[in-house]
Amino acid sequence: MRIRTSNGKGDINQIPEPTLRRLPGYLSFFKSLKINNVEFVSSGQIAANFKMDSTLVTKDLSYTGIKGRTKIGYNVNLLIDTIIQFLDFNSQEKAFLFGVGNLGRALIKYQGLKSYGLHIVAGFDIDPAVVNNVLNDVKIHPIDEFRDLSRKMNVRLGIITTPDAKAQEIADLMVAWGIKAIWNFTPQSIKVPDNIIVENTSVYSDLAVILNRLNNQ
Amino acid sequence: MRIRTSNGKGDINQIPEPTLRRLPGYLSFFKSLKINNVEFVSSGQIAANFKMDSTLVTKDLSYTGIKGRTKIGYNVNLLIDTIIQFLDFNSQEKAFLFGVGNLGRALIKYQGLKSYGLHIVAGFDIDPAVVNNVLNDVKIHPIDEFRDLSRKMNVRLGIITTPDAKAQEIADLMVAWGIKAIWNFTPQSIKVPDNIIVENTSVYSDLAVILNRLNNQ
DNA sequence: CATATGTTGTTAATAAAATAACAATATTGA
DNA sequence: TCAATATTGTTATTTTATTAACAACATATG
Repeated sequence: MRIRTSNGKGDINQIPEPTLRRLPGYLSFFKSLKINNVEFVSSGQIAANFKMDSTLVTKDLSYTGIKGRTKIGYNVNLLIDTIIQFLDFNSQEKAFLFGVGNLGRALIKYQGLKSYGLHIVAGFDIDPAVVNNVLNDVKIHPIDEFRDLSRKMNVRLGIITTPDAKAQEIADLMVAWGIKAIWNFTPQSIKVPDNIIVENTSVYSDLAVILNRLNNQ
Repeated sequence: MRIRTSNGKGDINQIPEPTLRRLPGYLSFFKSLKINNVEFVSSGQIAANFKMDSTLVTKDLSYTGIKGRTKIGYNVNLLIDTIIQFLDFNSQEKAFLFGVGNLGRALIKYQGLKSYGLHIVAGFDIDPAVVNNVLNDVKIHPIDEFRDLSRKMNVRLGIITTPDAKAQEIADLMVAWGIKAIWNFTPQSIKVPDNIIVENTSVYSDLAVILNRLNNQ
């Protein structure tokens, strides 16, 4: 059985995903340059910092529409503003988080996410020990209240940090109550309708790469 | 300025990184099949679960050396054992963790990592409030003790979950005391000698992809 | 003011990964 | 027992991403 991936047609000239994934790293670097009062940076300097090819840097940056100046490089402040704008990191996208265990708690408490466009507005759990707790202004609700809260607030993004076995159940609930994108931190692959966006974050993939490199080279 | 990536020559016929990254996901799926007493699974079924092409599944699995049986598929137990073996997930690689904040604490407490080959044996921090605490049998030490502990235990892997600004400093320390691979959870790019393995895990990259999909399609 | 140079940014070539095509084959069922 | 078929697994093709080559040009310097 084969499945043809939707090539979407509408997405002509869309930014390649590898480029998209590199942009937050550039942004972090540019922010540290700004702190050190560096005003301009060349593609070569950026490339050296990340040990990559300088032409790839210019190509990546060109997708954001920013222009560099010959013999001078790119304006650091402009780079920061442009990338933040391009990635919608100032959008403060609201999110619900399901499963307030170790990882869920860490994400809620992790202030850094706010400056990268994510605002977790409520947590959900079934454990009476955590329900009604408040972590960093974020209240934890029983899952029953998801439906009502979903109607009041207009939340498009849901985060799954439940135990693996609960992932599909929660995903189904999200789809039922209007969530448009799911960020899945469990290694379970979840099944949702085609119009729902799913992004899987698995530390296990990274771990696999590390162990492979440690042991096989 | 351009940099040619080391093509390493020795790594001929090495497993492609995308394949390596998919293997833990397969493993998780196979484990859930086993729980449901499924004995055999075909590449088509696997592909359907992940909404991918079935030939890619067979190609991925062939790297692990496992053989399927025509008309039957792959033996689930054998798949699980083979992938765990292939990824060294039963190696219990020892690791030091630096920066016991929200994320660091979550990683230490997260039992799931143990069955994926990672055993965090000690944490380090500068905050007197956390130093000497014990989390899940893992003791938190002041950073001064890193040198001595490094000599006693033979640890190859270090994890950085410090604030961004401290990442390079900690990385330098690790290199000085013999760490061979660094798992960097900060968005900062760290500079280390070529023989040191660095794996960057950035939730910001995933966030960038989610926001882009939510807003641009 | 003119020339040398560093840097961008585009176009071309290469490399890598995913997909398609298809041959081989073991199993099922008539 | 034999034919039909589902499935693996290999080879070829296409697509995508990266790297290389090079043209355009603004700036610094003599």
